[in-house]
Formats: sequence, structure tokens, C-alpha cells
Amino acid sequence: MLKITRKVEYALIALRHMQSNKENGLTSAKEIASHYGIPQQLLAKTLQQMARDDIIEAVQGPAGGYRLIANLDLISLKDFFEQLEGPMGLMDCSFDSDCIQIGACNIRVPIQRINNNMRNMFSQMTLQEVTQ
Amino acid sequence: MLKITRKVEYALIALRHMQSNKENGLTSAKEIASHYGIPQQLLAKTLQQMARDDIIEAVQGPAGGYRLIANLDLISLKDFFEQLEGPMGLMDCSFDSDCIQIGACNIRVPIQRINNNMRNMFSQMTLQEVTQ
DNA sequence: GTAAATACGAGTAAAAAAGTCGTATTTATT
DNA sequence: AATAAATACGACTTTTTTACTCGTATTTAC
Ligand code: FES
Ligand code: FES
Repeated sequence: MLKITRKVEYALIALRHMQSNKENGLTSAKEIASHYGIPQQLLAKTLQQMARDDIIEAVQGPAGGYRLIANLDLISLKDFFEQLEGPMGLMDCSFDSDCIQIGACNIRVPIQRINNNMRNMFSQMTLQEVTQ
Repeated sequence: MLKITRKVEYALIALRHMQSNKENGLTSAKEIASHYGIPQQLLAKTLQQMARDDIIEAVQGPAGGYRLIANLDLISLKDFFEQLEGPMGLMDCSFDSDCIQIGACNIRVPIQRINNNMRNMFSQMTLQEVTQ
């Protein structure tokens, strides 16, 4: 429990790689995948998603690839996580309100508080801190 | 991602229930399960685990049940989570070191830092804060 | 025209979590 | 002593989530 997904892990690895590779221009999915031993297709999808989110930019065609375009200092881990994986909540009823026992539940409020603490923590960390 | 398990959720519900039920002495698994609409067997196992961990005390036989014995102010959420679910880490390689790409990995150190932040946060919250 | 790259939906496989079953033990009640 | 209601717990099954793969289309340098 309390784990991040591989998708997020791969995204972070890729971002850091692209950042230290900035001067060389584009980086292909294949290059990252083979360098770190991660599945290329899965990584590609993740890169595509980050491209849709304007964190990186895609260039098609042979000799294409991806390039960092966002300022990683300005993106919080909370926003990044939620862009890739949807809303962050310790339990499903943290955001999705059709919980069966929502009537009887005796820990809804305190869990909500802990949840806010966690979101807060991730709001105060930036992508830059992970990739620097 | 970043979710707690039902086991932990049920444990918290049970603890809070027992706490507000303190003067009445024992509480049975059946009572809690039916009150909150959670699976009795699963809850029972969780209660048994907490009993092994000396958070609650079990009394066997008919009219048996469980009773809070620990001081919830003194148990951090981190310790509680780890007692129920094992070591807390954002990724498996946070504690288990046989990660394949541990050689090439470029985010090990920063992830470790974030992980520490998270553990820290849960170290500073007590069970009492959830059950009060 | 070809080859190497991105784009993306659909489908499959693997892993983790959630829940169930069976059986043993304890003990208050009768 | 028998019964019934509770805890104890390992093994198993089901469900859900995550991880991964496949097929096909598109773009574009050469
Ligand atoms: S379990 Fe859904 S509100 Fe508490
Ligand atoms: S992925 Fe295992 S050390 Fe980074």
C-alpha cells in the first residue's frame, strides 16, 4: 500500500533522463527504454501522455523523439501524480462519494484530514526536486 | 495509487468503534462487522492481528470479544501501517534491494528522499488523531 | 518508397488485494 | 457433559488493479 505506480516511476526516470540530456535535443522512447531496461511500449504511452499534458514535446518521424518543455520547478508532485493517475486519495471515498457505508462510517472526517496532509506534502514538492 | 488497504481501513473503523465503546467493555467482531457492513471474517483476522500486536486484547469464549489496551496517543500512523502491512515505501526498491535496474536507476536517491518525507509525515500523526 | 519514429485503442497477463471456507480452540451457559 | 458463541488461523478462491503487449495508423527524414 501507499505505492506509486510503474507508470509514474517510468515517467520520473524519463524526465530526469531528458533533463540531463537537454543539450542533446531529442530523446526517443527506445533510447530511454533500453538504457533503463523498461518496457518500451509502456514507456511510450507514458511519454505520450506527458506530451498531451505539455510537460514534454513530441517530434514525429525518424530521428524524432521527445524534449522537455515545462519548467519542472513549477509543477508540484501532487499535480504531476494526479495528471498521470487521477485524483489522489487514501481511500476511494476520498473523492468518489458513492461509498456504501458512507452513512455509518466513523472515520470519514479524520481520513479526509490525513488525506489533506498528504496532498499538502506532495503539493510542496516539485518535479525539479526529483529530477535534479 | 497511494491508497491504504481495506484491512487498514477496517482496523481504523474498529479502533474508533472500540474507543467510543470503552465503558461497555468488550466488543465482538460480529458487532462491528454488522454495524458498519464489513465482512466479518476479514475484520476478525485484522482484529486478531492487532491483538497479536498488543493494540487490543482478545477474550475468548461466548460473550468474548476485544478491548482496547494500547494508548493510541503513543502509536504513530507509520508504525500502525507498518505493523499491518509491512514496510512502507513508494516503490519496492525503497526497502527491498533486489531491483533489477538498480544499477542504471537515476531516481533512487530522490525517491528515497520523498519516501522519507512521507514516512516522516505519518510518524508525526498518531492513531488518536484518527479515532478521536 | 522505405524505415524509424510517435499515437493510441484494445486486449492479455500478472500481481496484489479482498474475501471465503474449513476447522480448531476456548469458555460461559445450561 | 453438551451446546453454543465467540476467537484463531491457514489455505483457498475471487475480484480488482496494475503491468504489459499487440495491431494498426500516422508522421517525416532520407
Ligand atoms: S468508508 Fe466510505 S466514507 Fe468511510
Ligand atoms: S527502480 Fe529500483 S532503484 Fe530505481
